Amino acid sequence: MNDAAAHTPASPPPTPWERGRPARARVSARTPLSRERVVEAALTVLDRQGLDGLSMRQVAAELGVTVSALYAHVRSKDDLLELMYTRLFDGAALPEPDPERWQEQLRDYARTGRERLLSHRDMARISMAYAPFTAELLPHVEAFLGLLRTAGLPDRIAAEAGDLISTYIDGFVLGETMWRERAAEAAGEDAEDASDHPDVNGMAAEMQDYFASLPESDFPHLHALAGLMVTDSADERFGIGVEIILRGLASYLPDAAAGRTVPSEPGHD
Amino acid sequence: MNDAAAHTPASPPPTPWERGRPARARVSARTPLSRERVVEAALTVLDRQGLDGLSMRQVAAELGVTVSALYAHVRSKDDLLELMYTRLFDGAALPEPDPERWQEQLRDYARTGRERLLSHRDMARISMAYAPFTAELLPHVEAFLGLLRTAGLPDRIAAEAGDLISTYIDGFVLGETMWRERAAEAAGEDAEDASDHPDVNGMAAEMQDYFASLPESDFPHLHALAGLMVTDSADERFGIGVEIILRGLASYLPDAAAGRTVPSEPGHD
DNA sequence: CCTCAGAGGAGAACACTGTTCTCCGAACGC
DNA sequence: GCGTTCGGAGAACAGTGTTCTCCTCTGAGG
Repeated sequence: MNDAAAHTPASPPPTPWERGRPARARVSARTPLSRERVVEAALTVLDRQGLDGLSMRQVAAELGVTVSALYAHVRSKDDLLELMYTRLFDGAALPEPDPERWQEQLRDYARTGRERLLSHRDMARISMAYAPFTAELLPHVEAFLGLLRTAGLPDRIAAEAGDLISTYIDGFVLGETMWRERAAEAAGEDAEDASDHPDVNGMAAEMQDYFASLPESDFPHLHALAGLMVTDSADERFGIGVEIILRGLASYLPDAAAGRTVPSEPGHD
Repeated sequence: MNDAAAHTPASPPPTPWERGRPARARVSARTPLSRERVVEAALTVLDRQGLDGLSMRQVAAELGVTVSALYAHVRSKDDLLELMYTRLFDGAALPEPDPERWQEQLRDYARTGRERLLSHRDMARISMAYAPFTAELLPHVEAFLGLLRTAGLPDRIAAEAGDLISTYIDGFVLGETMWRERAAEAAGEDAEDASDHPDVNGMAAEMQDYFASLPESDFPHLHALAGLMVTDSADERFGIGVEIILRGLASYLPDAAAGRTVPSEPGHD
C-alpha cells in the first residue's frame, strides 16, 4: 500500500509514444498487481458502482488489467469479498476489558462497528453474507466476548449477546443504507416533481406523506410512530437500540436485583 | 392454490397420445400459469436448489414453460422474490394487543417469525434483501408495533424495538441456516473421513475440535464459550436472545423502578 | 551482448445469468 | 366463417464468474 512508487491511477493509457521506450520504465510504472491492490481497486469500484455493479471485469478495468490476471491473486469473487470485509478491521484496536466500564466499552464497540460498515458502500450487505468469523477476525471476536464475560454476565448470556449485538449492528446499517439507496433511486426517477425539496430529505418527506395518507383508523400505531422513524437521526435510533440491549444485559448481572445498575442515558427515560 | 383442477406436478410430460386430442383438453390440462403458480414453482425450486440455484430458467423448467412466459405474470426476479416472501404471511393471524400479556405475545411473535423464515430454504437471505415493509405487510407491522405501544413503552423505544426484534429474528435465522449449509458443504467434501460421526453433528464436533485447537492462552473466552455455542440447541439460544431484548424493553416501562416486572424464565437466571 | 527459462498478464472461450424482442398459433367474439 | 387478441415459444442481447491456452516481456546465466 505504501509502496515507493507513486500511485498509478487506473492503469496509464498505453500512450503510443511510450511504446518504443525501454520496457523497464513500463514495468515500474505498473506496480506488479499485488493482492492488496486488487482489494483496494475492488473497494474503489464498490464505492462507485455499489455491490450490484461490482464485477470482476470492473475491478480489472479499474486496474487496467484483464480479468484473468485477478485470479492469480484472488481465488474467487467470494474470496475477494471476504478479503474486502476483513480489510476493514486492519487498524482496529482490541479493547482491553474493564469490568467497571463494560457498558461504555460496548457502546464504543457498537459505534465503531457501525462506522466500519458505513465506511464503504454496501458493506453491510457483504458483511451479512460473509460475516461468520473468518480466522483473521478471531481476535476481535475474542476481545468482544471478553468484554461481556468480564462484565460478569453468565456464559450463556454472553455467548448469545455476542450474536445479538453483531446482528443488530449489521441489520441496522443494512436497513439504514438500503433506505438511502432507495431514496436515491426514487430521486432519480422523480427528477421532475422533486423541484422544491432537496434530494436527501425528499424521501423522508415522501415517506411521511405516505404514512399520513394511510387510513388512521386502520394504522394508528404506524401513524403515531412514522414521524419518529423518519424524523429521528439514524445515530439517535441506533443509540436507542444499543441501550435496549445494554439494559437487558444489565438485568443479568448478579447485583441486578439490588437495584438497576444502568446509568440511564439522559433523554430516553 | 385450491383450484378444482388436480395439482399438475411440474407440467405433465407431453404424453404422445394426448397430442392428437382436441386442443381444448391440452389447455385445461396445463392450468393457465397464474402468478400463484409461478410463485409456488419458485418456492419448490428454492427448496431444492437453494437461492443460488434459483434462476428464472429453473422456475420455467419446473413449470414446463419457457422463461419469457414467466415475465407475463412477474415483473422481474426481484419482484418474484418479494412475492415469495410476502406469501409466507398468507395465513398469519394478527395478534390483538393485550397489555397484560405483552411479553408472551412478543415471544410468540418472535417464534412464529423464526418458523416462517425456516419454512423454506434460504428464506432468511431473501428476507434480509427485501424486508423493508412492502405495502401488503403493513398490517403485520402495525400489529407488531401495537403490541409494543399498548404495553406502555415510550414511542421512541417502541419504534426502535420493532427494528431490533425483526433484525434479530432475521439475523439469527440467517446465521443458523448458513451454518447448516456450510456443514452440508463440508460433509460433502469430507465424505471419506466422516465415516464415524453422522452428517449433521459432524460439523458441530469439527467446530468444537477447531476451537479446542486454538491456543487457550490467546483465546480464553472463545475457548470457554465455544462449547455453549455448539452444544446449545438453536431454539434455546434464540430464546435467550429474545429474553435479553424483553428484559431491556421491560426496563423502560413506567413501573420498572418499583421492581423488575420481568417474570424471569426458569433456568436463565 | 546474446540466449534461454520462467512468470504473469492477454485474450478468447464456456456455461451461465436476467431480460426483451419478434413471431406464431390457438381461442374467443361477431 | 373471419378477424382480433393474447399468451406462450424461441431466439437474441448484454452481462456474469471462471478457466484455458498462448504470448510477451523480464531477469538470470554464459
